[in-house]
Amino acid sequence: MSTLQPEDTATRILNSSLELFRTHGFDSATMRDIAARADVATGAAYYYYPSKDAIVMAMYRRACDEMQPQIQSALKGVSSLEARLHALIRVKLDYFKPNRDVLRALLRNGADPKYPLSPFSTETKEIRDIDIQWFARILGDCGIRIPLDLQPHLPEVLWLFQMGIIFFWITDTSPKQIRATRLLKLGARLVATLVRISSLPLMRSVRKTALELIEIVKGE
Amino acid sequence: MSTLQPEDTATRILNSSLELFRTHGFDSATMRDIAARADVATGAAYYYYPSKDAIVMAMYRRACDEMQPQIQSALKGVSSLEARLHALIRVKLDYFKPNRDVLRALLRNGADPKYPLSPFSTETKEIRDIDIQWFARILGDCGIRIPLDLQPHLPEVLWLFQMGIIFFWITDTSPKQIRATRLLKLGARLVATLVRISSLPLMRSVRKTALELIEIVKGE
DNA sequence: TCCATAATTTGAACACGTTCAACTTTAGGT
DNA sequence: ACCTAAAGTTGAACGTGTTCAAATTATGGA
Repeated sequence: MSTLQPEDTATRILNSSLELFRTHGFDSATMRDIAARADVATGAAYYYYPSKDAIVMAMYRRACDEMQPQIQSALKGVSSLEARLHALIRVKLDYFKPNRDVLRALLRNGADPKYPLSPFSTETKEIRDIDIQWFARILGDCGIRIPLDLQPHLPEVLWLFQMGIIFFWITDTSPKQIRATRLLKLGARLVATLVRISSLPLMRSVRKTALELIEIVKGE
Repeated sequence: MSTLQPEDTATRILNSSLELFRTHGFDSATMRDIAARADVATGAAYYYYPSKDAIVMAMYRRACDEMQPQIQSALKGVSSLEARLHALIRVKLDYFKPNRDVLRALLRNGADPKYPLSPFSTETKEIRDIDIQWFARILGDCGIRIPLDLQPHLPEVLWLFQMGIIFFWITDTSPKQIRATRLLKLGARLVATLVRISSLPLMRSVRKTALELIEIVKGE
């Protein structure tokens, strides 16, 4: 009862954008092309999306929604921290595989929180929080004792790790992104190891320093 | 025998750019403004610089040159790894203080090596190598025994650390960038500590994993 | 001195994202 | 049926970075 109905204009614009971004890349797909493909005038796109970036944002939101069940099932039956980290991030890479260029647009302005599309902006906070929740869940039942002082920060740190992997992935030109894949595998292992040894008495001093550093980065 | 001579066109364009970037910001300073201020037609700027970004690149190169002696003297009489790291990076932050906006333009496209202005691009390799040399020097005579396997990679890792600090600094909105300053101080301490403990037998496994990870990132 | 070639300079024109005043269609009350 | 206000749609126009054919100005050999 939906595919037969004509899509509403907003959705049509979003879909034609996605199509053109995929086939011609983000930069080559002009707003005029997008509007034309959606059978509307150029200005109409701006009635629904205040900017080209806003279209990307809408895609990002949709992506987040669509990935939730995929993440859920990817984590089913996986128990170690390393494996769960790997599975969680793998879902995202796989999801965005046909759309690396759109993701590139998303990360255009790097980490500048003042740029709305940045993964650190207030505009993307909602999505970011959903993401971070997953890392919290992963940590909660992985069987590793997390030092109490690290506990409130670790989910965000893992999220940051994920962003690093994704950054690397979108710019990875090796065949089938094999380098990014290997980085993810190793990175997950390293992170799991670090989390494990972080509660060692010998690590106390390093951990305290790292903790303080985290607090500075997060801003009081 | 230079300030009395009329600057050549290229330099005049570069200087008027710097001036306008400083006073109005990178985005608000249009190529038309820049050309007008340099008393040439719009197109002339493109005869000397193939793009607006190329102007930033030229500034970056100039900045690198001008900072060399400043770094040299900043390191004089400083011996511990922590203090030297701190001093080296501090020089750069101080140098760019009046020009944070220009740096922001430089890091616009984040870490994408395909974007010429990226600190990871082939176009900036020369500058990057000079930078990395300093980190190698710092490591060489800091009195800490560096594990042999880490030795060839550590300068680049420290350089990466520096880039992280700079990234944070350009987006830091706290008064006088106090947060970035604290981050630098703590980060330098943490890095120095990690380097020191990296040769501990207990750390062998973690170090090997980290090493492999570094090799993946650097690309065989 | 004069010419030819190269180096430099010009400004109109292009494509892009974006804005906006005007126009058309829809919704709902009478 | 009619009217009005809101919603939706239009396309020309703006400011931007950039391109380029044409015009102008050096340069150096005869």
